[in-house]
Amino acid sequence: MDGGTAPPPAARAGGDGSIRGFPPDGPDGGVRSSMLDMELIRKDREAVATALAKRLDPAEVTRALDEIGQLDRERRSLITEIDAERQRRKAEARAYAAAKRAGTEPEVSAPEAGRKQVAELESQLDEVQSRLRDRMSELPNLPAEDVVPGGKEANRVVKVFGEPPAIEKVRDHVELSRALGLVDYERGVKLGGSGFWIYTGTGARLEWALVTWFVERHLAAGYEFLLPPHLLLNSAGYAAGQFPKFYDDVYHLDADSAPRGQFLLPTSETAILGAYQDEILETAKLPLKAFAYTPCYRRESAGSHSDERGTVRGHQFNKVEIFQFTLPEQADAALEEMLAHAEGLVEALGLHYRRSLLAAGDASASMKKTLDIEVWMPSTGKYKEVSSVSWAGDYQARRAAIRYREPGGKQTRFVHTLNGSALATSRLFPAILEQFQQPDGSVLVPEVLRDRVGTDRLTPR
RNA sequence: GGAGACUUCGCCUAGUCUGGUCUAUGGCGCCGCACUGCUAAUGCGGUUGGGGUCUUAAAGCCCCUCCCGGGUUCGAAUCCCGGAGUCUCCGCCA
Repeated sequence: MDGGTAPPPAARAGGDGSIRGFPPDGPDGGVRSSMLDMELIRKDREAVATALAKRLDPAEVTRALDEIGQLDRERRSLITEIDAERQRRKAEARAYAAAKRAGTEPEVSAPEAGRKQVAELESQLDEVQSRLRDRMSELPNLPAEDVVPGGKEANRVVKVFGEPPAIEKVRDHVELSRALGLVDYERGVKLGGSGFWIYTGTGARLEWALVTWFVERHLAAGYEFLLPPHLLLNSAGYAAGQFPKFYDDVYHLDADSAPRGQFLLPTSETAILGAYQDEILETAKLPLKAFAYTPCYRRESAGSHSDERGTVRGHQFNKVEIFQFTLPEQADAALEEMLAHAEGLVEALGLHYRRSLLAAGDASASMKKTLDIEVWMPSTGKYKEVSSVSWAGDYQARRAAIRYREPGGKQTRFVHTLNGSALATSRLFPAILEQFQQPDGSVLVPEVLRDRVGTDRLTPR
């Protein structure tokens, strides 16, 4: 693993700045070439520019779109030239065969030159396409209409559930988990280094209770259960929109152990989406609902915040992810359903939380719209994200080439994808400890988990 | 890790030895039409995916696509080289 130390730029690749293993199938002017709809950029550049300006500096948007427009024109003109030359050579080969059959002496005009010319044009095209793809893949998704520009400060709280519990003397989750013997931070560091911990004893049971209870609830809601590989090919990272931007935020295998480029998944969203790469989904089966449990591996920048102690931000945490592939017109309803489903979990646990609609700059670049579910942490007086539910529109589907066939028609279209954590336990676990702590130092176990944890109350041992 | 077989348009499959009417065969599925109280069955037709071009749009036309990349050739699903994957057998290891 080359991810443990400072990010060596050379590790990005084969030395030329490209990333190992991508694109998976060589140069491609086809279905994968666009992340945003090139057609839309050509036809309604203004709309694209306006939407992008919510996330990027307008001058930068203009520059990027100018360059993309130019590359797009070059690309198409090269294709026209190449096609014409190929057509000429194909006709010649057919004439040759016909002449031979007729017994006449076939004629060929400068085969070497023709081949060379096509090869030359093709290498120009490769060059243009790879530049176009680079520029395109740097563009974020177009934010939805109701998503406002700006960063964190522009996020809007749109819903609040419950209220902060009245606790006389608040103890924080690190103190509580230590006192109750739930997490062994020191031995975790001894094993994995800084940023790792071990759930121990009842703590492990509580953690596992959360995961298995989530699984049960998702099954009941009609999601298909997936346990995917944790090590994924780089192409899957591209499809999900994590690469190239977040390439350095995940752990990579070195070139010896993984010549094609593999990384440890930072979220199982990447795996669920990647599982359906290049497929045309059966329209009747949409929306296709799936969920996956995996640990999530993230490098996270070094350094610590007082409100991110304990399990709140580590290099490995457990998360169950729900995901839907839908028809475009099903996306709104799916987003609502997923939000309600994720929030239903937090509510059943009895935790106070709020829902925020993220501003364009604070949401993940692949998403049109993101809503965070944030749970109350009494020790810091802040809300911490336990779930992020997002609608990607067709952005991820384009990158991953996941389509459906228009009913009755022959055309294929890109599906919409939505994903949401349901939930990340590493934030939920501390919230449970803090919100349900009792004056005597014990912690009440949420009712829905009691059977699985084997007790109603966590007490110092 | 070793040896062999294999990878064709959603799925199955013909074609590969012997390069050219392969501009890819047939079946299943799917779509449309016909017939029939309904369904089923039957008949006829359509159905790889992508890019370019033209167009209000559709149709049309052109190019690419027989696992991927390269080579030979006037011409490659077919021949050669490299890679990926699947299966069978052997070895090794939880």
